[in-house]
Amino acid sequence: MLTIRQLQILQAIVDDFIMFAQPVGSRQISKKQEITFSPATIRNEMADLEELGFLEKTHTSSGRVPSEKGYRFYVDHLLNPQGINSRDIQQIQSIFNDRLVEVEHIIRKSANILSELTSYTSILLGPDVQRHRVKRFSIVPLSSDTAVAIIVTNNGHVENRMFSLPPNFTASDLEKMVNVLNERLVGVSLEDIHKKLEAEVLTVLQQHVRSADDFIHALVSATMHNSESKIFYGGKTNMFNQPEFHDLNKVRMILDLMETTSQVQSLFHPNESGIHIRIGSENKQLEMENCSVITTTYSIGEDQQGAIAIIGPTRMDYKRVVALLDVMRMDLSQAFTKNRSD
Amino acid sequence: MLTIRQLQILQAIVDDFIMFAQPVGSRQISKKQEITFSPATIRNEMADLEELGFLEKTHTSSGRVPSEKGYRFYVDHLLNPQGINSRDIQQIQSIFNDRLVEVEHIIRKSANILSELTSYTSILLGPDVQRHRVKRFSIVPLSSDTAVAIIVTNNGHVENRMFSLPPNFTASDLEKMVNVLNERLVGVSLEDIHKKLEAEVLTVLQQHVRSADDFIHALVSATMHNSESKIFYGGKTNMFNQPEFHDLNKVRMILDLMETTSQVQSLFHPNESGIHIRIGSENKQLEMENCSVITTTYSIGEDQQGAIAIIGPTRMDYKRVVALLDVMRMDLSQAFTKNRSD
DNA sequence: ATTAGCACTCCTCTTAGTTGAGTGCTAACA
DNA sequence: TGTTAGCACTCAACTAAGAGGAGTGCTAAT
Repeated sequence: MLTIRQLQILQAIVDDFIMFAQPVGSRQISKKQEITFSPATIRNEMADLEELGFLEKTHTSSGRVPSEKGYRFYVDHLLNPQGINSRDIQQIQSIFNDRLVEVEHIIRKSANILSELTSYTSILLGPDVQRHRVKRFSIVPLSSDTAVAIIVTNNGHVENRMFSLPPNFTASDLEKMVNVLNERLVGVSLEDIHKKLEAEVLTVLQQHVRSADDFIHALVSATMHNSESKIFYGGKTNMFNQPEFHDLNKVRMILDLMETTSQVQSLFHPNESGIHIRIGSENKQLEMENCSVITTTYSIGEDQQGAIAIIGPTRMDYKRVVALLDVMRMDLSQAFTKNRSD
Repeated sequence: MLTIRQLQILQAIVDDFIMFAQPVGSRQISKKQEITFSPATIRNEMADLEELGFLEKTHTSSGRVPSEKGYRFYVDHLLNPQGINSRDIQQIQSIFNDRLVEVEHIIRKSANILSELTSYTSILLGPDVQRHRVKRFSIVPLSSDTAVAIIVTNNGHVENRMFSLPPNFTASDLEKMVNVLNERLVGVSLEDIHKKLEAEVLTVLQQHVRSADDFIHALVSATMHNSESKIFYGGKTNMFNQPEFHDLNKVRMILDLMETTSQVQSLFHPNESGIHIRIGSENKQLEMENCSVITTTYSIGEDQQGAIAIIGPTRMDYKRVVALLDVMRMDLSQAFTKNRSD
């Protein structure tokens, strides 16, 4: 167990390093307001903290730098919550000024503001479209052999896909089809559509329409690879500002990772509420070993969820980011729950 | 006017520099197959070419580097067209293997393959949605006060926007509305929709439906800021490979530029066919002073156009890129014209 | 238990010297 | 007269050595 003095010193070191990105020396710490001991005392404590694994040195005679374990401890025990600036709050609120209905627009704006306020990179996941429910299903024929299938969901999201019509498919066939589809599909969630189509709708349709088989199969394959939740980025190049990313290769790897949807998805903790922090190698991705990722979720309507991630160096301003995410998460949830309806 | 020997030497220097990114010395040139003169002779010619502004030195005793004027001359006069590798052609063809109908998917794939083949960054502009024509207009109410307007275009593109319904708007109002809108709007191009709405449709609707005014205005403002053509990127971080971009600031500026839709749009030459090359400061953007941009267009259906841009260092392999773009432009145009219909 | 003092470490910055690729010029040559 | 060999000169890039300084660990005094 750490003594109070050790806690105080560890906190001072981490805070200082987060601020200045320079190894912290005993003198530097001793000059702080809240510290009352001499550099020599601090040096002794530092040596102990290093032995315990909370601090590291870059070389024998350098100042100390927090280790990952140090950050972890800092985050778990020394992160007394902090209010944020009223100017920051105002900025966040400004997202909702336009009183726009479009979810996408609000999320995009949130991503930008978050990256501005933190000076890190932000990633926002939109609502999980898979869990939307069908509100209306329609098919618009484009030519004799192609048509567009359109699904409007309860949240106003529109999903559309082109597909091939079976030969000799008449307008009245199409009409019957759409009627049946609407009868059967309204209220079904997008992720369940193909099951429903194949199990139930197919048999019904076969009685009404020739070549229903081909039709349904075209439709199924069209709705199969449904789009995942959309991803919005803010401040993609913000990491260039951080001295730890003055290395092209690191930056490149992270930017590349962010282009890969699956990798980005795996940054998040779906279905876990609260704020999560992953420090350095706690991240599964090798590319992120110099980064910390702070994630949280926000709710959209009753049962939808979006997610937020902030990516920065391990020397991230955890206190500020956590505070900002907290506000942002609440505001988004509120805004989206107020305006939605089924 | 340059002598044949000067042309030969200029070409050799540019080729060499494009390949190795190192200032080219007289000895290096003299060793080439096609060069039969001694280093001393070449040095003399180099001095002349430098005086004429085609070459530059990085310092007094360095080899020569092409100037922008040098590249310009090279591109204009020394770029004898070159066939491309059958393996490359095969790769390009592979885009069309899936026999997919979706334009978007093909373009996305093209962007990736282009960036792979060139090892530069590619940007593809999808079809200009503004010029699509309305095929079907529909409105799906979500709740008592919001609805989604959906426009399907002749090319199967779907545009949708949420908007507020006027209070006390009945289902029958809505039905009438949609009927009138379809009567009047089918065949109108997206860019003309609001004109048409305000000029013609408004007066007609006012006779049928209460609060048509509010409705139309909501609709107009919803269709106003129509999405521009979608932008697809390939190999965004490819420039990290180029030695000239080992400078973080340059890379950052370019990446930032690519996040700004308006800036990206202005890289292109709309409505000009053929292949265009902009070298270094010929680009309007200051951020691009170290880059060359090669652009071209491809056709989608009868009157639609998409565009391609390749962004690389001024020391770009112009020959190869031009050849690749030529193939790509043809193939895309062909693929999109074959499968489309009105 | 705390702290002042001091020797020691090692990074960082500066300076000087060396190397080598490449030039420009001159004079010899075909 | 055009071409080329030879040579002195330039300058970036690398290496080595030395000075300066921030910071540590240890010891002994408080």
